[in-house]
Amino acid sequence: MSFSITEENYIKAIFHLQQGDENVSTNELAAELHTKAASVTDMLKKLKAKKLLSYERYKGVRLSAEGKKLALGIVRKHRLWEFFLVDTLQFGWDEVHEVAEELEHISSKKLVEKLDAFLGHPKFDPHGDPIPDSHGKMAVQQHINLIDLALNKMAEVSGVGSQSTELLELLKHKHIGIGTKLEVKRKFSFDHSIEIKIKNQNAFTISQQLAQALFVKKV
Amino acid sequence: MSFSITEENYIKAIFHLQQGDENVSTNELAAELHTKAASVTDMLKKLKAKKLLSYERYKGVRLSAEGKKLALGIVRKHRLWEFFLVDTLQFGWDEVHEVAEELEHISSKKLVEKLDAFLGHPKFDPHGDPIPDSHGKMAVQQHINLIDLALNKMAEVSGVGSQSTELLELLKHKHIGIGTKLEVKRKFSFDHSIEIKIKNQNAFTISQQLAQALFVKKV
DNA sequence: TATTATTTTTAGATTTGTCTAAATTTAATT
DNA sequence: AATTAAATTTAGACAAATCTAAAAATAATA
Repeated sequence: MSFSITEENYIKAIFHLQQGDENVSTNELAAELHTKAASVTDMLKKLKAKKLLSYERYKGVRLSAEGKKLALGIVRKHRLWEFFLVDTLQFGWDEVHEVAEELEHISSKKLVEKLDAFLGHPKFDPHGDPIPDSHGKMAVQQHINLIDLALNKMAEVSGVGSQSTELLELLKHKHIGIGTKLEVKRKFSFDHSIEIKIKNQNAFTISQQLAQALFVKKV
Repeated sequence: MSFSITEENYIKAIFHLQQGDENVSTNELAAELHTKAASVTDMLKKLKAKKLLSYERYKGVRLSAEGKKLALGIVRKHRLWEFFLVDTLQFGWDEVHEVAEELEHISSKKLVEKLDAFLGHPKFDPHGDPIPDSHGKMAVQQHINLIDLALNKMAEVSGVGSQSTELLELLKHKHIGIGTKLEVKRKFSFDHSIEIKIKNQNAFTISQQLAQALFVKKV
């Protein structure tokens, strides 16, 4: 069975919103998709008839196994294309999302598999989000280099690049350790230094060398 | 202004059908697009209102300068993506058309230009058709190797790979010369021999070596 | 618990692109 | 030139996805 772009966008939105264990509400979906609650209700009835989700009126919605499989396929395409745009075509990591929103609806199964192989079966997209494999499985969120962390995304320090005393001395002085929660506020291309903000402290800049020695995971 | 996928497909179809100097008829378009004449009439009124073409009822249709520009942009995307699929992703040249039909509607200008640069600004797609540049200009049809000619496309021999007496002896024996019109009917992957058909003659096979020594242009 | 307030659904209308069937125009033929 | 044939357009209807306004169900609060 094949699905319209609109249907795919509903499925993807539900997938992203149902991370918790509660059902996704009509209003949440309407907000996410920039549409009205009445439109959402209509579409949910249609997608229920196609067995992509379970839905009882006034009770919210949840994807079926079928729906989840479809969602993972779309997410896979989205993230593979993002990787391609940044890695192969030299796009900036911050300008690929809208393009990938279009590319994720290209239907060819063969294209996805060939693209995946060409890219070397990447496990994470340029934002550090995991790319589902052809069976829908994805790696657990990897530690990413602090230098690659997107702006304004809360992350937690999870590893250091070396155990040298010089590095640890510097980290101690700056009160940074494993488990420290921080966000990157700015990136300076001149010297690749970055400005970070730790909760309850003022923002401050750290050097490229230091940023590259720190690994974080998103929280 | 932006256009729907359906609108783009109409514009592209008109572009391909108006190569002669006559207007394109409603029925021709209906056949090309696998739709009905009544639907075509409706759409032509709409595209006329958008100034993409000139249309008077019962008189057929012709693209405006605007429409031609749009068509060339779509053709450019189609052929660049075909080149990408064959050259980068190792698709067979005969399995890329349908995928490119989808990819040609991806709107990002930047994507097209980056893709073009990544591919090295190719002048011809895998079928030998010229790729319009970003200004809509395309090279004159290049002579392509007979081995690369698509199946069932009428072409005319326009050059030979060498002037060796051995080659010319063989060509004379087979009654092939510059200007001979032929089509490729089959390709055999075992030895890369191909079966060709010359007007008013029975089809016969020629070797890979001979096919590679012949250049043709589409007619 | 009764009464608001919020959320969600229904009813009816709109737009895009399509269709069939009937009417109209152009082309072909006697 | 009159008539038949072919091509094209109009009229009216339909499915997909959306909207607004009103009704119904659930949640919150006095």
